[in-house]
Amino acid sequence: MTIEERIVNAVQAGVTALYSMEANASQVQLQKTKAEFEGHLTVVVFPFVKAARKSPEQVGEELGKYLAENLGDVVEKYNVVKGFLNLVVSDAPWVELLNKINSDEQFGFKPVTASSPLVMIEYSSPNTNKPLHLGHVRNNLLGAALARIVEANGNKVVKTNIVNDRGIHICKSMLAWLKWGNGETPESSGKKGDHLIGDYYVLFDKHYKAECDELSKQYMAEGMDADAAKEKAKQEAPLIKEAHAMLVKWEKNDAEVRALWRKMNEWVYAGFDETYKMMGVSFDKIYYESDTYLEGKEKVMEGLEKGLFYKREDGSVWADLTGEGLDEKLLLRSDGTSVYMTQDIGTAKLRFQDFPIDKMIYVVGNEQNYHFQVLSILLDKLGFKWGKDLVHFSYGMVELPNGKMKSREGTVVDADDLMAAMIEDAYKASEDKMKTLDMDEDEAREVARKVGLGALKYFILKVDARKNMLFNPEESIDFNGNTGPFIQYTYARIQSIMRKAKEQGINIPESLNTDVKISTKETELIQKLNQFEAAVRQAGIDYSPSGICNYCYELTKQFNQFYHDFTILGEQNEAVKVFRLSLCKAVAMVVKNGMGLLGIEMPERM
RNA sequence: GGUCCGGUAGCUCAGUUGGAUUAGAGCAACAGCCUUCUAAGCUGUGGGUCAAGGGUUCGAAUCCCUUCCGGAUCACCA
Repeated sequence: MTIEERIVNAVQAGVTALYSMEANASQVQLQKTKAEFEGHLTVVVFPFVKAARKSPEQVGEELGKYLAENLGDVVEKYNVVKGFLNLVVSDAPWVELLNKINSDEQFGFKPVTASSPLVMIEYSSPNTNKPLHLGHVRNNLLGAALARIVEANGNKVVKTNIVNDRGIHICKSMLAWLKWGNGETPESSGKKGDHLIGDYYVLFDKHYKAECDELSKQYMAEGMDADAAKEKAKQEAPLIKEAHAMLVKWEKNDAEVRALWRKMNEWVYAGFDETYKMMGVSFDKIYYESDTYLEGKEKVMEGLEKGLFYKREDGSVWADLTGEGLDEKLLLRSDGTSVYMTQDIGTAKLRFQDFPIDKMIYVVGNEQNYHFQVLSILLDKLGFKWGKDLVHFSYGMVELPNGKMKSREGTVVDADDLMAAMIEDAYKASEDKMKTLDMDEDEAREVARKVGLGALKYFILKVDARKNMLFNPEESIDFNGNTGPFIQYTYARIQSIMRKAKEQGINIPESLNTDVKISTKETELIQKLNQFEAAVRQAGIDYSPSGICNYCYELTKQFNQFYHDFTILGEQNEAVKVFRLSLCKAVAMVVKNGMGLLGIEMPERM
């Protein structure tokens, strides 16, 4: 039983004995004592004053006395301020707690067993016509972190990715490549496949725009008003017509178009793989829209037969969700082709065939909140048991100082460029340091990679996911303050201490003696360490990687203050020295576990 | 217009199931600290009507209502 649990139990027993009040555990509010008061833990007595019919101060005194008498091995002394009962916990329980933390490499994680629920997490979901940008980075980092957090809470996790590999946007790139590409390949140009295809997508758009401008001028000369002319030009431009023709050919399985499509998609996948690898992101199962986009139709027809949906005169199929307070939603076009929603139903069907899913989490931007509200209802109606409480992990946009990212206006931050720049910055920022640490070039580059990516990941994950966030590329990302590198740096310093302790032949025993005299600062650190478990649980409930970030930062900051106030290796008292080293060890392990959940690697030196 | 989500220091953000006369970090500014376990660090100063108003109660940044501002969404686009 933990210290907290023992106190809570004792308080429950206390109010029953003193005031004949049955208090459940949630009524006993136990919190960390504020720094300006003496004590470790504080009991809030307000919930009991009514039953006691006494002043909060009186209740605090009585309860404090009761605890001191009945829980003497834990509560050393107490004091009462207003309605708050501050408890000073004796040393031995803290040492026991530290021993417990240090005895478990997987501290804070729940084991996954055969009977654990299976949670599928979908994230990334790229289009194959352009490279990944900063928005995708947020998606990928959130998705991957979430997968680890959910797993750390004792669930089986399947990470999945649905690749949008078909549609008009792909045809645009293909057409541009045919027209102006001269057979350029990733090998011949030295470009990454996804960037190569992205370039042709942009090229298409440039030519298309030029055609539109010219055409709309022509229409206006013929007497059309400006808006109508623009609209018509968009549809009548030869390039878009050609792209549409290509899409039709693709749907009809035209051998030539399909071969080109496959070839170009392969280039893109090779490019994505590199980006994913650099980001440290992976998937257990990848679905392709070209395989799933027809699947949904069948399910929709099934629902139509069951009377869940209805057909309009023109042959289109709709779901009436006005009963749920939503609108009517199109599921099949009048020509029988599927829409976005139909595809997601189809993908759900395939996934459920492949895995016994208990819970589904979709990591998708908040612009699709409505879509997932509808999808949840539809999947539920269609009989998917996880449909009703599917989770749309909805995250906000990444904005730039001058507004949103727009790929056509060239105001995107490319994922590959960004990661490379971060790593380079980290390398430059630490060149002097690496010399003094006597690192060779390889190690220096490896450290820079961990630090640069750590900075980027932490920067993105520390912000509450559902909020829009601002990214300023010029100012780039700081390596000081509340950042990934700050935490990594602290870790590296602890590792350095541990190495030196080893050189000096100091052994840290598995289990410390409980008769060490320890200071308040030290107990505060142990308390903080012990909160890791709660932080992981909470993150699993809220789906909040940012909660883990905050925890890691607070722990690290606290350790840094400790580090400057205390000597560790220079400590004269051998027992205290060993105790502090043991504390260092625990901090390092917990920080590494926490940052590991975020996908951030910890360098042993930096 | 309907629905959903945001609004906390000059800037970027925290703020646990409502808790402590003083709402926290980081950046930026200013002042200190490297003969001492890694200064990517530590200490201090300045900076706030928690968008506004009302309500609930021992107690509100947090819960409820109204208003204001910002964003998203409401397609036979994906």
